Amino acid sequence: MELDERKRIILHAIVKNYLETGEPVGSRTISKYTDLNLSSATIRNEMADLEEMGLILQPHTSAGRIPSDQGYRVYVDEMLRDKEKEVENMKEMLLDKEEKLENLLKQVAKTLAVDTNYATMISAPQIRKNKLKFIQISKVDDEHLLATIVIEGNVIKNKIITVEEVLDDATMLKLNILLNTRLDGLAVEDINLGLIAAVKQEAGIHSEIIGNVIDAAAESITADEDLQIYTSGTTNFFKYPELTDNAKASELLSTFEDTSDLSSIVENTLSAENGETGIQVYIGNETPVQAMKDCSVVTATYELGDGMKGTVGIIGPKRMDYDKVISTLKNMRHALDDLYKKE
Amino acid sequence: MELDERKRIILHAIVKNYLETGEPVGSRTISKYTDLNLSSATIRNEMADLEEMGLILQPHTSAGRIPSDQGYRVYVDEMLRDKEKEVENMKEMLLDKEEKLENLLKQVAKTLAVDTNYATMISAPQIRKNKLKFIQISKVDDEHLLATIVIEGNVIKNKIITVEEVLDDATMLKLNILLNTRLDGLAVEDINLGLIAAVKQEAGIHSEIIGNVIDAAAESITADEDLQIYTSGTTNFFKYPELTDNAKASELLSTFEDTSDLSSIVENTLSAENGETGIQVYIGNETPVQAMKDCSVVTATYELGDGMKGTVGIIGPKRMDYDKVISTLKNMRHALDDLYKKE
DNA sequence: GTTAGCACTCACCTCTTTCGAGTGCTAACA
DNA sequence: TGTTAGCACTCGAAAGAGGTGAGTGCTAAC
Repeated sequence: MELDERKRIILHAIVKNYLETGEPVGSRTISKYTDLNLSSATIRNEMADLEEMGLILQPHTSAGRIPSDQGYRVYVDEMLRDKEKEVENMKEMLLDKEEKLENLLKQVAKTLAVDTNYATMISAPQIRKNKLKFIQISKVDDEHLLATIVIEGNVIKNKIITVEEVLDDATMLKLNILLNTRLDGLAVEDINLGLIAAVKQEAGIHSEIIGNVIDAAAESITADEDLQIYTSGTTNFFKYPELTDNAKASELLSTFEDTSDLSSIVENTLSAENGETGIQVYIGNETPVQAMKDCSVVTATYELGDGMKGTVGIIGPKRMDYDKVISTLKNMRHALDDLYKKE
Repeated sequence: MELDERKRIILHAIVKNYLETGEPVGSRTISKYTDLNLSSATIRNEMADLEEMGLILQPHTSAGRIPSDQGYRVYVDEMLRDKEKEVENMKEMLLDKEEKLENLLKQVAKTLAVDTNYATMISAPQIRKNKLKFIQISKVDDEHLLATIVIEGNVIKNKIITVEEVLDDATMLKLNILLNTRLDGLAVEDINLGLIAAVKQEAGIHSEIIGNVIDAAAESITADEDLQIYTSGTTNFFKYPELTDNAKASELLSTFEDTSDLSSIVENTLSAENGETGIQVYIGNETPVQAMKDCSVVTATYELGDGMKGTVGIIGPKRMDYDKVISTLKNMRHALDDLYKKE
């Protein structure tokens, strides 16, 4: 059977109505809701067809219809094909930019949650192929050295190193020159055991300290194995009864306490080819997280300048307001882009 | 009326039984549960007395009794007076200590949550009266300087400063000496406008850079106005039906999304004189957070060596297993203490 | 192809009944 | 005087019984 124009309009009306009310939609409602001027009986016939096609379904015999996952999919695909929405001024939200990335991300998550009334998540940008830009050790006091490591993108790492012996200024200078000449500009794959041994040998009696510093440096440019993810608005789930009948709420919220489930969403999003819009929609069972099978997840990748890519996600009921969510995410992307360009 | 020995035993039995079952406790249950060898009728008489004293109450006429807030209080006070429990090996949990304080705290919160089956929170230690220990600027590249600031307790702060002009090594050295001689060991209240002006003047044409560095330093040693608080196990609430009937769950979980409510608990705990045990118990309406009026909150202060004090809290139903929670918290305190001493 | 009409279904609400755990009170007992 | 057995009573929870209404599928007529 084919999804002709009239069926499409009816499906659209069913989805839209269900998004608003959360209740199954009956034929009479559609008959009035659309301007097709068809009686409820005709609509019923069409609905029977749509059901046969797997686009809508009945929760029970004498109830109206609700969209199936596949029905949502048709609706969402249609929407994604739609013209670009104009970029609004979400930027302003971020303009009093926090100096720390962490705070910026938390702010984004919160803003989105408040804006959309859904739960949100954002992953810190994953830094790949990092190179050392600057490395230095300083004497904090007699027993402690401070290793400062700057990597591309001006990300800074520090490590305190405890030393037995007191180092004089000349030695410090020598070690610093050694570190910078030998390690500057290296990526993680360049730092191999051979190099480490060579540098250590050059350092002579201070090889242990140098070993510590190199370890710290290597650790810094290795991608964080535990991806930082911030969430917000998880209590918004309680606004949608279909997600919060007892056990479900618990299960759903649990996935937000631990990053492991969320990071599977991040991975999925980053690995998928998602065209120029950068938006991806997972409906029901399409989500990588089992506990979210009654939800929809809309994700977007964002990029902070030099190749640091992260993922923003909005998680809500399947009957989420896709239109709004998608345009909100687009705005956020643009805002983050602009924000970084100003630097 | 006086709380004689027999009444105390009965009260104890009622509380204990209620903690386990979550159901109102009847006289017959107590008659069997205790080894007083009293009939249910006698127990009923005693229970009537206890109710009159405000220690227990009936949810409705023909139900058993549940402890009132005051009843819990008697029970808990008795328990706090009890002998010190032996310190168990929670330490081991923390032994693979994360280098970052943040990760350690998250780990503590999680461990406690898993251990107790309640929600937990932990505040990052509040650092008071900070002094600068070490301050330095380094040239990352021609346009960027890196200011590194170490404050007491070996907490490290960094700030990237963008400069117009390229600074030569001699200038860098000069500025560094200036910074360290003038600012070393200063507390926040020592850094006043007069000092800043004096140092800036000494810096000559580079006063702007110095100004930036001093700003960064001042910011670093000022106590974080937004207290960091980590939580875990919030979904444990769902294990206690009395806390999760619909609206309550949402309200309760909301308080965990925002730190403002939680920080009032931290403040309360830190400001209270809580004796040598360092443990504090808030029952029902005693908690500083209205949304937790059906909960009990058990807090402990911990100290990481040099005066850095923070607060751990466990939030659960009023019928929480006080015995276990209190001893678990004590263990955690000891573990944290020991952990720091090893440094 | 569209529509009106009609019998049918079934979740949901309300009202009633039943059930049982638990109580308070009284009278008897040690 | 303290303890106990017995009994009538209370009231929430669970189970059952109608009633209601939104919505359906089917059929026959337009």
